[in-house]
Amino acid sequence: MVEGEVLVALADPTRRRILDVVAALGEATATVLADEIPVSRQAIVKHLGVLERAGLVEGRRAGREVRFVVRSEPLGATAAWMTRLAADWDARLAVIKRIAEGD
Amino acid sequence: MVEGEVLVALADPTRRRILDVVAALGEATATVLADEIPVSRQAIVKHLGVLERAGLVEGRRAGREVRFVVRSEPLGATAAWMTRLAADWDARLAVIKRIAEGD
DNA sequence: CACATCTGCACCCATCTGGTTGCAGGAGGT
DNA sequence: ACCTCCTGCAACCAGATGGGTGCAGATGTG
Repeated sequence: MVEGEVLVALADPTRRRILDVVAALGEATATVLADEIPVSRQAIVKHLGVLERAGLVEGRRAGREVRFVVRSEPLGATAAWMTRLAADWDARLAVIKRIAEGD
Repeated sequence: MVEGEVLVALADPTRRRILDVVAALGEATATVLADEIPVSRQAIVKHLGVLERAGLVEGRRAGREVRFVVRSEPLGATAAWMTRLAADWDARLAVIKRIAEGD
C-alpha cells in the first residue's frame, strides 16, 4: 500500500511545514529549509528522506547542492483513496440505516 | 488544525484495519474488534481513543457495551484538504515552469 | 592552492507510541 | 445473590522516532 507511506509522511507537522516551504519556493535545498524552519539541517535531511520515500518530494543534484521539488501525484492519489473510502463508508451506513428502518 | 489528528490516526496500519472492520460490520465493540484483529483488547481501546479524538469514529454506550460507528465527515474533509493542496502545488509548479521557459 | 560551503555519515538522547498484562468495577442473565 | 462478560484504569516494556552534535568528504570560488 503506497498510501501508508504518504499518510505517515504527512502525519508530522514539521514535515508538512517543509512541504509548504518547498512548494512556496518552487525548489529548496536542505540547508535553505534549515534556516527557514527552526530545526537543524540534519533533522530536515531525515524528514526529506521520509518525504522522498513517500514520493512527495524529489531531489535532483545540481553541482554541490541538492534541490528538492514537490510532487503532487502521490498526494492526489491518496486524496482519491480517502474520498473513495469516505464514499464507501457512507454507502455502508446507508444500507444499514435502511435495514434498521424500513426493512 | 483538525487534519493533523486525522492524518496521525490514519497513519497507523492497525488503526486503518480497525476502521475497515468497523465499517464492514456497521458497528463494533472493542471486544469484538479484539478477536477480529490479532491485538489485545486494550490496544484496540487505545486506538479507538485516537480515532475518536480525530472524529473518525464515535462510540455510543448501549447497556454494558460501547458500540463504535464510523464517521466519514473528517475523512472527507481531509481528503478535500489534500486535493486542494495538490492543486495548489500544481498551480505553483505551472507558474515556475512558465517563468523558466517563456522568459 | 586555499577557503568557504553544502552534503552525507555516524552516534547519541529523550520522548512517543504501539502493545501487553493484571485487576477493579458495572451491567445482564439465571 | 451469584456468575459471567465487557469496560476502564494503571503500570510496564521495547522499539520507533524526532531532534541534536561532530566530523569527513565533495564542490565551487577567490
